[in-house]
Amino acid sequence: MLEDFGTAVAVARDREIHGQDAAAESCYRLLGGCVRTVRLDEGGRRHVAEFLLPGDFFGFASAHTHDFAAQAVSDAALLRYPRRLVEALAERDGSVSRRLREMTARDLRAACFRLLALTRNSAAGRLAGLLHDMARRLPHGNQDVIDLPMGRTDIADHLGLTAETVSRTMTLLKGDGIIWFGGTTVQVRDSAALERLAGIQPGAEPEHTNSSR
Amino acid sequence: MLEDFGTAVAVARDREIHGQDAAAESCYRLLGGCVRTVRLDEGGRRHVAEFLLPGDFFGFASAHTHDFAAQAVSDAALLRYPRRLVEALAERDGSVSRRLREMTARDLRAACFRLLALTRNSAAGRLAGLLHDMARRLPHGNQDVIDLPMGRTDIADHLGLTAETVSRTMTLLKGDGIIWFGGTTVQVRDSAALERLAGIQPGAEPEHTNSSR
DNA sequence: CGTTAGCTTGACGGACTTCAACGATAGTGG
DNA sequence: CCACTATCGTTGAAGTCCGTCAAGCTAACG
Repeated sequence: MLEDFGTAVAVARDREIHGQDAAAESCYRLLGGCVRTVRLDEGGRRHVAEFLLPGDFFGFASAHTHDFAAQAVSDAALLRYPRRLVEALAERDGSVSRRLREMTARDLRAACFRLLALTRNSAAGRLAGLLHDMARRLPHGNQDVIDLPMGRTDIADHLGLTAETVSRTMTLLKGDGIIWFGGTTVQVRDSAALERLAGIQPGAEPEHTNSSR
Repeated sequence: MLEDFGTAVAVARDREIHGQDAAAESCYRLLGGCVRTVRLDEGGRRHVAEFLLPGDFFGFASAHTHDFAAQAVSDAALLRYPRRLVEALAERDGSVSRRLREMTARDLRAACFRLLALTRNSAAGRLAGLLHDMARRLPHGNQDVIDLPMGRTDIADHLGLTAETVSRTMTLLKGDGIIWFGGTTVQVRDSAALERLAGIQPGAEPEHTNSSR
C-alpha cells in the first residue's frame, strides 16, 4: 500500500511545501502540524482553500500542476509520495485506484458544501462552521478546548472575509457565551448554538476532508 | 466503454431527474437541453451547484446518495447508466477507473475556482464569469449570441445573489455595452471586458466542467 | 527597552438584500 | 377572441452587513 512508500519531510512554519502552479511531482500526507492550501489571484487577493490537519492527504487530485500552493501554518511533519509511483500503484492495483477516486469524491463533496456555507451564511455562520469543523477535526484532549494554529488573516482568507470582521465576530460569539478564547486557545462552550449558526442539523455533514482511515 | 450501455431518457422542463439525498442508483450524461443540480438547505434556501450542458456527465462522484437534486431547466435528453454497472466496469477496466477519477478531479478543480469567484468577486464579477462560461460552453451558432436557458432566480441561486441583484446587474452590463439582451437571448459584445470583470487573465481557466471528449 | 507583527476596536461608506410595486408575457378558460 | 391570472423580469426605496481606513493594544523578540 501507499503507507510503505512515503518519505518523511519536516517543514518549518510559514515555509512552502509546494508552490502555486508548480509541477505536481509529489503528493503528501500530513502527520503533524497544520498546512494551508493557498492561491493568489491576479488581483493579488489571497484565498485559503483548506486547512489540512494530521491524517489528511493532499495533492492527489492535481492533474499536471498544483493549482494551490501548500504552506505550513505551524511546524509540520509529512510524508511525500512521488506522483509517478502513486499513479503506477493505481494502474496496477484496482483497490488503490478506487480509494483515490473515493478520496477525490470526498474532497469534491466537501468543496460543494463549503460553497453552500460561504455563499449563504453570514460572517457569524461561516466562522461558526469553521470553529465547529476545527473542534471536530483537531486532535484535542478530552474537552472542547482547541488550539487554533492559524491566524485571523488565514481564517479571513478562508472564509471570504477580512481579518477585522473575523476578529469582531469572534468577540461577538464570545460575548454570547458560545465560545471563549484567549491567545490561540479556543473553547467551544455551546456546540449546539455553533451548529445552529453554521446551518447544520444536529447529526449531519460528517467527514469534511480527506482524512485517514 | 460507457458509451455502449446508457439508456436514453427524455425529461420535460422543471421535472426532476433524481431527488436530493436520493439513493445514487444511476449516473447520467446530458445529450441535449440544460440541467441544474440543486440543494435546499435546512433554512429553505435554494442553492444551484451547477448548470449542466450537452456533453456533460453528472452523478458519477456521488457515494451512496446524490447530495444535490438534478432538475431539467429546459426539456432535456440524457443517457442513464446504472451505477452498479459503472462500478463493475471500473473494477474490471483500469482505464475506466482512471477516467472516472480524472472526471471527479476536474469537477473538484472547477468547484475550487468557483469558490474563489463567489467569495471574492462582486455581483458584476460573478455574473460576468457565468455569462463568459455559458458563452463558451453553450452550443451557439457562429456569433457571440447565446440563448440562456435558465431564469434569473436560477442564476441568483447559483451565484449566491438575489434575482433582483442579477436583474440590476444585467441591465448595468447592458448599459455599459458589454452585453446586450432581450428575452432569453444574450449577446456578448465585449468578451474582454467580461473576462476582466470576472478576474480571468486572457487565456486561463479552461474546461470548467466534466464535459465530453 | 524598543520594534514589529498580529489582534482588537471604532467610524464611515458602499454593496447587496429586503420589501414593494409595476410591467410584460404566456397560458387558460369562457 | 378576449379577459383573467400566474409567472417572471424590472425598477425603486430603505435597511443591514461587511469592507475600508485608521488608531490603539498586546505580546514576542532582538
